[in-house]
Amino acid sequence: MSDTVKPRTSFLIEDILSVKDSTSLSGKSSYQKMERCSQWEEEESEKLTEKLYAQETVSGEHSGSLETSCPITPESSSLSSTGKQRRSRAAFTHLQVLELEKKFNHQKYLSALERGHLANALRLTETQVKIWFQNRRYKTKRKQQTSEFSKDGYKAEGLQGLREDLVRSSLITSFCKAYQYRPYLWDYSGPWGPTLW
DNA sequence: CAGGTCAAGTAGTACT
DNA sequence: AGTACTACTTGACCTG
Repeated sequence: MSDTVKPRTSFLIEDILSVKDSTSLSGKSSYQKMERCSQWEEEESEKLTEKLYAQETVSGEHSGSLETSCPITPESSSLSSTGKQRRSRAAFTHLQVLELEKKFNHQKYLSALERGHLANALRLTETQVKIWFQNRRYKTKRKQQTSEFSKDGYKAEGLQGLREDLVRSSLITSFCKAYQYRPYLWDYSGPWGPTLW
């Protein structure tokens, strides 16, 4: 296998289109906007990283935060009452998801080498990273399809500006959604409070 | 308890 | 044949 991952042509075209569209705000000069958007996202994620490091260090609750809450090991999988092997669902840590999101923002596909490095850095298996990126791409595409579906509605109601804001805050939104189950980790009094969105 | 989200499972497909 | 992809499903887990 080569190090450069080449997705199937049909999907590549779809993804290029989806990337372009998901970041284009109104069709005009979409690439400039995309550039600005990713730059903004990069800055925001840097801040987010700092904040998360600070929080997780202070709380001590998530020491070794690069470890998933439920590591995939043969020993860790328990048996259900029916005797069947219970499926485990690893919950990635904030930092793991943040780094994955950052990487995903930068590139939608990873080479085997890049995947290995990322997996190592995040203390995940290459399979976990691969599955995460697969799911992430599918999620992005689905999201885009649903937004395409409601696009006409937005146009009709003159809510294009609102749409821009929604697109612009995609990184934070997706990250917050990923952690909706652990709201206690968010400091709502600080600059990262709800006022931001 | 219904409904949503997420990581992992599955089926089908394309590429080398 | 082996691998990675998409599209969809499953099962665990969380919130309101």
